[in-house]
Amino acid sequence: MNIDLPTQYNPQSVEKPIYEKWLASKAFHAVPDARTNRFSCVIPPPNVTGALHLGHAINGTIQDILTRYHRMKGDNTLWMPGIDHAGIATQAVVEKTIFEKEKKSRHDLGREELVRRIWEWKEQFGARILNQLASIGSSCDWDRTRFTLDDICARAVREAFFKMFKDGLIFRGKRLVNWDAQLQTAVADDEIYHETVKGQMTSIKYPVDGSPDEYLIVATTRPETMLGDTAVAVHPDDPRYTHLHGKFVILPLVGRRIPVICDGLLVDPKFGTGVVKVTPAHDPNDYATGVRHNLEQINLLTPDGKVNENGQGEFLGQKYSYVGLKFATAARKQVLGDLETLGLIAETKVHEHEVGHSDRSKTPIEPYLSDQWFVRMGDLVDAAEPPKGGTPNVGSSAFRRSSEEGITLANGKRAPGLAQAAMDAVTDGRVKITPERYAKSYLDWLGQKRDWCISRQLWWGHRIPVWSREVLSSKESGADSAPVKWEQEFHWKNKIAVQRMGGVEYVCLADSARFDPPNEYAETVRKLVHDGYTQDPDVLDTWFSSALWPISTMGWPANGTSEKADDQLLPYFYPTSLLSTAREILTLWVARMVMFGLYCHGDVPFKDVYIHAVIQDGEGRPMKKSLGNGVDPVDIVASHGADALRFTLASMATETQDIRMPVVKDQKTGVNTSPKFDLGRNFANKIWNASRYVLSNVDEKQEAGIKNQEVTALEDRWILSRLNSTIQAVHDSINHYRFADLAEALRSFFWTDLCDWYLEIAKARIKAGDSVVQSILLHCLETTLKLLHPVMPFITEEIWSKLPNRESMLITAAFPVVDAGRIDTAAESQIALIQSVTSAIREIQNRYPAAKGKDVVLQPRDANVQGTIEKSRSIIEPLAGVRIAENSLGATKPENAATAVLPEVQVYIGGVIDKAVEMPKLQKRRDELTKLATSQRNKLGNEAAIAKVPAAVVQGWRDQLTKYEEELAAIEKNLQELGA
RNA sequence: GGGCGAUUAGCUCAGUUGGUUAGAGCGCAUGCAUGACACGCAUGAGGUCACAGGUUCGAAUCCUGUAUCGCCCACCA
Repeated sequence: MNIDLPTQYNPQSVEKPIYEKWLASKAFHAVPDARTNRFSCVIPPPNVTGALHLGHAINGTIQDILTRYHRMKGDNTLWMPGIDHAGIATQAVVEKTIFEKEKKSRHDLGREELVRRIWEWKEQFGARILNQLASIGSSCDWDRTRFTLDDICARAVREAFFKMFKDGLIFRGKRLVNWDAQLQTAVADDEIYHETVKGQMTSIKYPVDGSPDEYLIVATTRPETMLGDTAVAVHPDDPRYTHLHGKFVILPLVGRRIPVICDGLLVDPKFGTGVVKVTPAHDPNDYATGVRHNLEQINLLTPDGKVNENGQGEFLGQKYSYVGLKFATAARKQVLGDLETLGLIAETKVHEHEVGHSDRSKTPIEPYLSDQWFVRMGDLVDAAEPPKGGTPNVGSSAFRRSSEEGITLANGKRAPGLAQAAMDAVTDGRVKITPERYAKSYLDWLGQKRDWCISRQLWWGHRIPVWSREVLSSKESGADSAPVKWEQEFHWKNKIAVQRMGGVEYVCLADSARFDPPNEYAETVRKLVHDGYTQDPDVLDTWFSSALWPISTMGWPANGTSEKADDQLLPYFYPTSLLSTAREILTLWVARMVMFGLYCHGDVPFKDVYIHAVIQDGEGRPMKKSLGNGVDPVDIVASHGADALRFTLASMATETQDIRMPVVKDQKTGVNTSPKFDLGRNFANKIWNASRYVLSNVDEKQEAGIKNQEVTALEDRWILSRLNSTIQAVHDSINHYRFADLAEALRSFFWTDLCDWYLEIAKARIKAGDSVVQSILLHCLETTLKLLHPVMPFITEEIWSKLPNRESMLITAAFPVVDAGRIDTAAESQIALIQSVTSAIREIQNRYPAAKGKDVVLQPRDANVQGTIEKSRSIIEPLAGVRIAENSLGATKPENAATAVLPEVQVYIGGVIDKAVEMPKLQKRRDELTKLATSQRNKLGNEAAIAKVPAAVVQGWRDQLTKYEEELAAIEKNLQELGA
């Protein structure tokens, strides 16, 4: 064929047009049809503010490999794409931008305006990361792209919230949140970073009530929190304090009389003085202690981080007040000063400790007691039983349920609770996690059954669909002391649910789609507002909508009830086949999807979970912006091409939890890169050139199919055998998520077997225009392009389009299946012999440049070997560039011959020897063999031991020993001839 | 503190239930402009499998311990 291709593959000119061809062909778009073989997965939706990083790239590569593989196999294949609104992260980014440009805070703009601006921002930048995913070749069904805040997802969120509210799985509770006093918002745990701060540990003397001059000494790094102490705790078994059990101390500065309590969980008697101050409202451990002992919780903070009216009192006849002072700074100073004056400071030590800081405002966070919404994770049983895992949430531990235990899943089955339902799905194998060890993290985390705080004090997100009104003052209802009680529930036409908790009535509205006529929803809201109800200002934790992602993107709660194709997605593609993600969100996300899938829709969201490794830099550090050690996949696409990026990432995707990627700065561009990507680029280039060679040497009308009778030549039988082994390996490695094995199988077949050996062997026939070789070449090329396509889609599609008689696209071509009849072990062992003889000759030629072109004498071990070699002269001779002068059992060694001793044959090239080179080499080999043979003999000589070893293994050892001995004898002979 | 993982060639990693002389790519060394490819071809040199014990006829592989590194979770008043 007359073909005009550049000698180097240029991904930049190929990738874009190819991608557009795929889009135009609608190959990515999945529509439910009659097929029962299906493959589906949902993308872990990237953050809308995000940019592609290597984590996305490796995960995208993995998902795309599977998606393309299944599509080619003929499965109805859906890869559902989308973006996450990412609550706080997005709001913070936009707020920051607005502040930088306009010097306005969100309070200046107001809620509506800020949300409008974030949407505007989303419209402008939201598609960036999806475009970047497309640039690495991701074959997502872009027509179905979802956003966690779009109407379809919002409907699912409100539906799920309503259902849980109605079932008593959502409740109001107090909880310590991480309070960012600067932004005046609660901050999620994972948005906190810790910084080591040099602080001091102060020991304070608390006078014992009714025992003059006796003090309990407590140590603290947060002296200002003492204003909120409601107890001091000692260990119940600590003999030093037994006499104080049941006694009280007087809280300095405040004058409050607080009890000495015994608590074995909080107090470590060996630490410090063995006495701990207890501040339930400002410390998580103390909070849990407070719940255990029914202690008063005194909040000292105003939302902007100052001391509130609780921060005052009277001690020893003197009034003290800290109201209005900044809590952790001014108030602390003042408290310490006053204690000093009173002589109540026993000791001050420098103490380094970790202080949580808000990632957004970079200011220290404060534990802050506030009302929040929770999803109940634990088993629903009578509250007389203590909650599992000692969860400290008020609402949880006091939750009562009078009628029945457990919850009902959407399939009608019962489960003890949400967490347990999700645990069972993994323990009984409905969800399989790969690598298996991660199942343990999943189960451990869920096993704690900690209630999930789902409210966030933000404006960007799904607003909580609850309106509330106080029906009794908290005093009247006794809410402060009595456990929160679930009083009442009713629904009205299944769209309104009401709960009363702590004297407040909460009205939850279902999604507006449930209301009829359409304006009934707005009408209901208007009525609620008129009656004095206000909508909860908070929004839901981002993970709430993420937890619904597999069902919401497929249209839940619509479930095949209408004829519309989109309503058929859920029954057709759910449960999805696979979820591929990073281990860090196994709990936050994966566990919650399983819960919600079971609870809302009655089935697990995916059958398989694959956890990919995390890419680190060459020193084993995580890639971080602050370290400047990150590699940007977009840069790699520009420098090496998307296929090179994908191939390299696949080849690094082993089952370990971390993979290291040495990072270097590119001298020309100043951009971070890694020599690892050269591997992919070089391979792409190899594919390009081999294809170029094949295409320029086949007839335009050449058919790729092979007819049985044509395949007679050894090398032809061999390459087809290798090809079919490779097909098998490709199926196996993809199905077991072994992507590094996949890449290696592809590389070694294409590069070593096909290019280095087959093409070289076949060159003479190729030049001669042999049509059998042409059809085999085409067959191999066509098949390997298919095998390679899932990993390297662009270059393979491009070459595919150059094949003769090619009209359809590779992306939808049928994936190769193994033809077991082509596996030919005889051909494989014969070619292996040819390869080792050829290499041996080349080795001699390398050792003795003078040997080049000189005749070779071969002395085979037996007639069998002799015959194989004899038949393969025409292969060996051109490959090694020699003439085989003799090949016989009785061959005599030429004068001054250089020697290569193989197990099957001795290779001689005469007239070139240099004793100084030859002797040490032979001696070294002799010593090696002597050692090996001796140990082998010893092994076989131990008769008592041999009796226990399987006969086949023993026979293997004997054969091995024979080989050693034969080779050793040959070496000895050669040494003798050299006069050693 | 709890859990998980890693430690194999200079580097990055394979090594599937214990059983031929532990492999690959990169890098290195030597040679090569050979009608596909120098992003290439050929050849070679590199390993006490972290350390110490144990089980076994036999251990990179199983067990125990130690060291170093990393991750996740919980946190030291």
